[in-house]
Amino acid sequence: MSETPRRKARPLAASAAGGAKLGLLPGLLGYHLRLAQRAIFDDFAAAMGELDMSPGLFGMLVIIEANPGLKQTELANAARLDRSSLVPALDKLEARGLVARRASVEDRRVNGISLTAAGTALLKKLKQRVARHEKRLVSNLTAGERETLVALLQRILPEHR
Amino acid sequence: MSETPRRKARPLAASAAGGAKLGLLPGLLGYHLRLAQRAIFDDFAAAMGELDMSPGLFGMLVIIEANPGLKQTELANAARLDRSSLVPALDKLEARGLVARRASVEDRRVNGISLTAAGTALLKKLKQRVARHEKRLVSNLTAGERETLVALLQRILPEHR
DNA sequence: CTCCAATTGTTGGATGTCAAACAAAACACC
DNA sequence: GGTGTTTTGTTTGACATCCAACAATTGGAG
Repeated sequence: MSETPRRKARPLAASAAGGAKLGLLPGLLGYHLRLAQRAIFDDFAAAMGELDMSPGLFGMLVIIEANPGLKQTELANAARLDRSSLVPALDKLEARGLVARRASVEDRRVNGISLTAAGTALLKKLKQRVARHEKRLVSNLTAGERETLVALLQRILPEHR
Repeated sequence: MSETPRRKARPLAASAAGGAKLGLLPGLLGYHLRLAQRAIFDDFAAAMGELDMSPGLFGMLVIIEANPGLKQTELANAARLDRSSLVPALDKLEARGLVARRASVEDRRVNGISLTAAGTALLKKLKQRVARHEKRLVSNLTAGERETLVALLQRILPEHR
């Protein structure tokens, strides 16, 4: 009665890694997290298709829309990016005509960031595709399971967030 | 009775992002996954301390130990890295004297990868620290919750893994 | 046997991220 | 009111990762 639960006795530590043994890696939370995030990232890119958008840039657009006029440092904090990492990302969005850096008049150091009309329009399309992507992501999960997953994720190292 | 469950009515979409609104981002699984992975990565690096080790390199050491002599392409597949990405990583491990590229005699294209004595010794220390790190990670979770978390992660886009 | 195709490790170019250093601007304080 | 400190956006340098292309080697078809 005290046997191990044997749920099929699969190789257990080889999986899709090409036959090589993975040792203790499958026992680490970070390992599974990394695989899941990679899978999500790939599916996101595929879902955006010819609209050519990454999760990070999409997140920036969403934050800008929700906080029009915020400055670069605030946007970087909200997007969990370094101030310096934001620069090339914003450059790209600006080059595509999706966002505008508007120099502040009260503080000439500050750029106020906002969506252009084209940015707002594209974001609307992107949101539809993201919704489909998200739906596919959780298609194997019930609503309760999805909620549980998010709740558990938030309870990992909560002091760091 | 069909009211929404109101579990405290917090701001819900501001959290630690510096006061900026996050729009629909907190409704996306990938968003929470990215935050959790970042937190884990940071804690991992801190846990390794002066031993100067990343999750990726640690994973490589573990795989090499479990599959001594495997070739670079196989190692890359197991570590979910591109063949070319493996090269600088292996260079670093080799420069630190932790692994050895041994040219095969049957097939002169192939390098057999294995741990050196120093690599084996360091890996032993690393494993202890990783164990502590992992323990801290899940300190807010019961064993069942941890298992549930891993199971749910594996059910996201399972066809991609 | 010869020649074409596949495999292996590597290089080079692109991207995304961070940390450190910097100039310009604003602020603080005496 | 002048001087030192802080803030802001940027530049630079360092990595890690991907993809495409490459030379060396092996294997296969005829």
